Amino acid sequence: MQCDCGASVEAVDAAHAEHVAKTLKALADPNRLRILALVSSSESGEACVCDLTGPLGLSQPTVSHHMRILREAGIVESDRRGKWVHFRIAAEAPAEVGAVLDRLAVGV
Amino acid sequence: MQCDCGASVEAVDAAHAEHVAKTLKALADPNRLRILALVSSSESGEACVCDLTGPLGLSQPTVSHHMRILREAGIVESDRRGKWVHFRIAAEAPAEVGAVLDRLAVGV
DNA sequence: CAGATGTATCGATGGATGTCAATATGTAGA
DNA sequence: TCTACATATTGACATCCATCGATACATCTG
Repeated sequence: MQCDCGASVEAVDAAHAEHVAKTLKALADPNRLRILALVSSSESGEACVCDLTGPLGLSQPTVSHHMRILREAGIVESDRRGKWVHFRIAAEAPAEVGAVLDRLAVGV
Repeated sequence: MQCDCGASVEAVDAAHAEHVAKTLKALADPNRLRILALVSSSESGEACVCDLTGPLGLSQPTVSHHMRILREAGIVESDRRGKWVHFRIAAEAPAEVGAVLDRLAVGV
């Protein structure tokens, strides 16, 4: 520590960093990003697992696994109606989600 | 595909999703988030590896490894001045970086 | 109740990733 | 040139993660 940059020892609480990282980890997968794009761009703003396997080229268990990760991160919320489980972007989704969806839509 | 959600087959290009995911992967590590917080909150807006190993409790090679990932993702840029390599948040850092830094600072 | 259909879970597997010790590279000063 | 110090790279290792097939669970319809 010889450099005089003035870096503080506790700029960010480790637990807090862990929490934010957990959200970002849930977003940091190309197929999960495509899932979010498909869900948010669908007419109803919702989609079921069986709607996603085709466009994504993934198996049903894999898509279900991704939905679980997104749900546990608070990024999507689900709602069972009959045989189908409808997923949509969560109302109280973390702040970064909006920024990521925008960038996905814009195509930058 | 029995559900009538109206999900389109090509909501987001796979290559584009891959690209955005790469940025998010670089951000999705608690120690890299702490690095960004330390760098951006330092007096000069810069920090060297040797400034970070102490606060993070990580070895010098590990911190150097993280800086490489952040640099290759375009999140930080580096500048060698004498023995030290100074890192700072890149001027043209991806859009999500700002949102993440804000959330880190706010402590939400 | 029995069959069909949508979803979730389990177990296995190949690949990616974070970490460190050892070592190499680069730079300043004696 | 030799030494000290900051950083980068390499190799090894343990762990996590995305994926799939098989299977269990849930719901609707005959």
